Amino acid sequence: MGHNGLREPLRQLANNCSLPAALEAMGERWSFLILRGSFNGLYHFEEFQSELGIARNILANRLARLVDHGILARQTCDDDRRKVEYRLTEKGFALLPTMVALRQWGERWETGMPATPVLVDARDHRRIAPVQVMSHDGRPLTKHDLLWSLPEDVAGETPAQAAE
Amino acid sequence: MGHNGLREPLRQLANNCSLPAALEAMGERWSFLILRGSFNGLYHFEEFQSELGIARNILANRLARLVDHGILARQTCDDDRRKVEYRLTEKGFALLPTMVALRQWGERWETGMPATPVLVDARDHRRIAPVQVMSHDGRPLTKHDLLWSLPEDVAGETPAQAAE
DNA sequence: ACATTAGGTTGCGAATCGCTACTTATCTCG
DNA sequence: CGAGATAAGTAGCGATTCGCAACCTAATGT
Repeated sequence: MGHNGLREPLRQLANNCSLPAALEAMGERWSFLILRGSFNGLYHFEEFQSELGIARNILANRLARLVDHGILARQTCDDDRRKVEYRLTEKGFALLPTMVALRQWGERWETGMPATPVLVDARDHRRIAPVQVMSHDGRPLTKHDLLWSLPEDVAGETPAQAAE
Repeated sequence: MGHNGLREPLRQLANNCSLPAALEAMGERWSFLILRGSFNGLYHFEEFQSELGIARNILANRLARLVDHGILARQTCDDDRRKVEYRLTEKGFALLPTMVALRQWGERWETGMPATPVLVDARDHRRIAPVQVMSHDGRPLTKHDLLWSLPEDVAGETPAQAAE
């Protein structure tokens, strides 16, 4: 009957999933590109505007939204109080794997070539690995290796861990 | 001066980046939730509609878009020619790391709790690891370990490899 | 043959997008 | 100090997209 190992009990898709919550914060147009700008050292409104070519009102709206969600922190510069700095918070930095995964997918399946410049390991200047889904002990997993499970059926955890 | 190791030469943000290309395919409202439905075994228009509560015209538009981008394949059922099956292509499956990374981020930073059900390794029923950016030899990397580099400066590759 | 189901399409009001122009606060330079 | 220039927005407004409900068409069940 075509069961593929990834089937989750229906009627629970909409509820109990954090994907809608994540998209609430990051799902709008320009949000990911603004985030990418932040990862690349853009700090100021005018930098984002000229670099991304986004309309000013939309940019203002998105920056405010990202600040509201705690992804960027807004601080006026001390040395020039006209300027405002938008910097990634820890929560914002935590989106790095998502962003890299999306970018790598685009490279592989849309543009067909690695974007320049390339993201490398600072230690040995080698390309980073493709972002993968891994088991707890570091084995790469494909869709055939994955199952949806209820928290109480997860191995290697106490009930307290499962609830946290 | 606050250089964080992730600065990419400016003026190249908009060009030469596959993130806009990826977002062209997946950046619209509902696209990720439809993808998630596909990963969870939803195949038919009415399933997506009732499960996600999305408007019918928007759903039709998004499914067509995902098919156009080769993320879903559309095929009318043989046994009931009213029905249409939307199934993930290889390209669509390749979005799994992105989707898992986004979901995990939402769990950690938005909902604050693991969504039920939980994605586990089928072999040992243990939770999958957090999706991370890794070096070529499997070390986890943080933002401090990363640099942007031109293709010709990437170590461990011939020029031919760099160009491909 | 008649009703039902699956997968859409159409119409239309509401919200969002994007462009341009304007505003306000701050800094620089003479 | 006063005259620009600059940074970060805001306001107006037409164009696009969203979302709800109703309708349509082909295939199926009874």
